[in-house]
Amino acid sequence: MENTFRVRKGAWTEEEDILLRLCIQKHGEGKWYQVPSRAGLNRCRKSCRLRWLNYLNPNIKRGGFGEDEVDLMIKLHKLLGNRWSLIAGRLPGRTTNDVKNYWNTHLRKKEISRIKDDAKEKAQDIVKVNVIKPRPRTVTKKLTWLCGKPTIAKSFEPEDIVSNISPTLMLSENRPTKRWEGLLDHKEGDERALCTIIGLDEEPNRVHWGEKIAPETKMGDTFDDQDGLSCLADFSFDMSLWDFVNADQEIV
DNA sequence: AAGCACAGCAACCGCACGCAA
DNA sequence: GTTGCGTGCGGTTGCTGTGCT
Repeated sequence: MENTFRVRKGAWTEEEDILLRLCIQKHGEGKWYQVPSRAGLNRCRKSCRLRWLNYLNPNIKRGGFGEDEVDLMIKLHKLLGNRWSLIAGRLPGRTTNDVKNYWNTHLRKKEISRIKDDAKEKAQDIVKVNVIKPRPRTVTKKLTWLCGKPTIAKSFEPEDIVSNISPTLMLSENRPTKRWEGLLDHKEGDERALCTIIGLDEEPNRVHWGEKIAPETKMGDTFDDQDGLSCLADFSFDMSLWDFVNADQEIV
């Protein structure tokens, strides 16, 4: 049977853009499954969403990436890997696609050659470096640390992962590396950020906030399912995180 | 001017996740 | 516990512009 209603693919026309923009202005973002019919567009909902998020959204910053943005991107990538949405979340006005494209076209080659160079250097010149590292810990994926206390989390949003570390880390300084100072500050009463980041490398599966665990619980403790916490995915530190931190220590 | 190679970017595709029924 | 739906993410593709020969 002939399909008379095939969805359009490929580049968007100005007319389609206008229709989509009007639709979003009228009904707001979300409910993408309704957008094609509301807007009168012969496009699939995914295509509409993507067009809005990557191109039509007025919050999108156009133009090339600044030095500061690139620096932040590199550091975030070192920390987060290819989690473009998280990286983009820390770069105001930049979309996931922007970040991914920029990385793939501008930075990937540089990064690869840098890694190769590092490997060569390390092979030639093995120097003992005394690096202070916190002990690996065994905690659960569903836990985070708040004021020195393990806390079962609720409604954890990925965007919070970095923003909650410290408000001063991400935005202020003129020197880009400074943003990352304190990332692993391991102070009494300020352990939440550290653990949150650790969890990140383990695919945090939505951490939950709010329900407190017994106050005597300590770092390194594990929990069992008897409490109904169902948490016991032990994990240890990802070494890449330490590479990241070490790199910064060298710079500072 | 024409042909080619490459880079940059927009868009598509497949998959995974959360949630409700 | 299972299924279906809606949504978001990351990898990949393919078109277009630009520079070089």
